[in-house]
Amino acid sequence: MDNWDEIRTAFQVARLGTVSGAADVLGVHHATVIRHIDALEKRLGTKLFQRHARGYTPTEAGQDLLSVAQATDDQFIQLAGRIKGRGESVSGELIVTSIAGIADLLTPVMISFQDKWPEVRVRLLTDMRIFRLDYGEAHVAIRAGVAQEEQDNVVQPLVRLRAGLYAARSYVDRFGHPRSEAEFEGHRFVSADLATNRAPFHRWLRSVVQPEQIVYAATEPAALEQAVVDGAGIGFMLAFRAAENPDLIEILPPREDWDSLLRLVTHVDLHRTRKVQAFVAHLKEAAKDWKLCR
Amino acid sequence: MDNWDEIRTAFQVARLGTVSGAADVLGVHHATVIRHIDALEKRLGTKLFQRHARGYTPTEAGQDLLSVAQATDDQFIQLAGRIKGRGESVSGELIVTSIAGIADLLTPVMISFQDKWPEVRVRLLTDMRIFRLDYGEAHVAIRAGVAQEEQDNVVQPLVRLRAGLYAARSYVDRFGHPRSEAEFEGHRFVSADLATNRAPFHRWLRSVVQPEQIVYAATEPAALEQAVVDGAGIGFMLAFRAAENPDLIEILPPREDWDSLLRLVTHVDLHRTRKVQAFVAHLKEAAKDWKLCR
DNA sequence: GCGGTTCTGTGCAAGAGTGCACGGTAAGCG
DNA sequence: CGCTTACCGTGCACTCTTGCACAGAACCGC
Repeated sequence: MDNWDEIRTAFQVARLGTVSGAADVLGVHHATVIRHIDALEKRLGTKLFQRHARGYTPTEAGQDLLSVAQATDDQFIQLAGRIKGRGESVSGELIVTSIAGIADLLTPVMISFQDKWPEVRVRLLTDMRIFRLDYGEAHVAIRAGVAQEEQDNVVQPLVRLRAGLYAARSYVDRFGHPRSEAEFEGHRFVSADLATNRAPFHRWLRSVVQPEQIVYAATEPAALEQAVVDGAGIGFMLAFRAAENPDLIEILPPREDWDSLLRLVTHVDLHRTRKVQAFVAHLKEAAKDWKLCR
Repeated sequence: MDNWDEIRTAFQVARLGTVSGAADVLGVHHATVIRHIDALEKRLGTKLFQRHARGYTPTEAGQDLLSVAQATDDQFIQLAGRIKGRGESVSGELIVTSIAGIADLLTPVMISFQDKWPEVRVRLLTDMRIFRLDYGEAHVAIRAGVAQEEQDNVVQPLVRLRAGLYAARSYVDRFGHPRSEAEFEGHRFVSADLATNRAPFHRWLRSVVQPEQIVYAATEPAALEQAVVDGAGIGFMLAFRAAENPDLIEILPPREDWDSLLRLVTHVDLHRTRKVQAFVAHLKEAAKDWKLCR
């Protein structure tokens, strides 16, 4: 049963009873309608209509087709309504992927978004691997590091994420407080593997200390921060998070090149949809209140 | 939602995940598939697929379309099966229309036909007006009189229906027995209105007797025969029916030009179907046993 | 009875849709 | 790392579908 258009043509003929009427509704010439019917009947090997000068009367087969195609037509109309509406409505799934470090900042944003648009189901994915927007794995991505995006991704800056070099009070009490890079010798550091984390401050750290000074390494950012808090060594933490802990001491004053620029990335196809636009606006609004630079 | 073929194309792409695969299944070039998708998305104003080098991944809208179109595809396959099968199977309705005079002969034929093919529902229509085969009002018609058929009707002779001129014994006892047309004067006759009955014997009767000799006229053949039996006058009856009644006397010997040639008429579109063929064969077989010429 | 109207049916020309070819990209594999 | 494979995307030439015009047939109302 190939060529659904011919079924659609036959449907209108069966519904209206005349070739001319069907041609009007379908917006084609009546000759086209006749040819569609002829082709369909030839392929089915059965007459769908009794032809006479007053029009076309459906046979039993034609009546069967009529009822089936009527249901199909209804289904398609509803489908079109849903699809067109979906572009304009804020509903369905909204998948956001972000770097692990700010998942706790994002969570209240997503909860309030879901609260605002009850018909959406939100999902926040934080994984080491980069989710691919062009495979439809996520609607919105929050990424850091150098902008190395595929084409068809629309990128916009979100926030500047300040990082600072901290140590626990227990560490300073034991090993002292270096006042510049020159005094780093003999100190212990906490850092991520370069292979798994390309944050600018980690790159900087790797370049100014000896590899053997790094006494603790992990892939998970939360694990690294915990190591600093526990006094394992000097390491980078996000400034806003360090500020919450009075037990942490800032080792060096902040530098601009330690900052991470967070980017908001969406696929161009989804970027235009109202749902994504709504979330992007919501996120930007929330981000205004973030105190990320202390 | 016009152009159902594009939906069908999108359906295959959503199902298979690649343009090439869909093109193979659909038997078209992959460029055509791409163009269908593009056109459909443009019309809907929404992306149905995420495009990437490994293929097309359906968006939410695409998945919605997939499930709807899958149901449609199933429906159409079933429909095609029914329609193709219907041409070959003996089922559904079978509508037969015939002249009123032989309805009692036809009834057992139709009952045995329904007995042979339990899936058919038979209907026998006997009405004064001529049912139009080309309007799909009946599958098979049994007609008499001059062959004045529309084109596209296939006509085959069925039986010769003998009619004779009879009177009741009570009539003969009272008015005598005319031995030829010459002795018709002063006799009473029973006949149909010429307007409603064009049977050859009625035409003949009208031509040989005076209008005022016709003392009883009716439109219903059964009423006319009853009038003859009751002695109202001399009139025509079907020979096989008169033979059943010993109280009837044949006034004149039978003449060939009184005979009606019954024709079996079907519309060319329906003539080829197995159901109609089965009934035509069944009817002809039954007609062999009819003793219509006494 | 006879134009007027409303259908269907068909030859012919124009145009839209299709196939083909080639180019480009991404993923898998040894 | 380079080769192979399997995709997608697009300009161009062509085929096939479509639209048009006209013919024909049936029915309706005056």
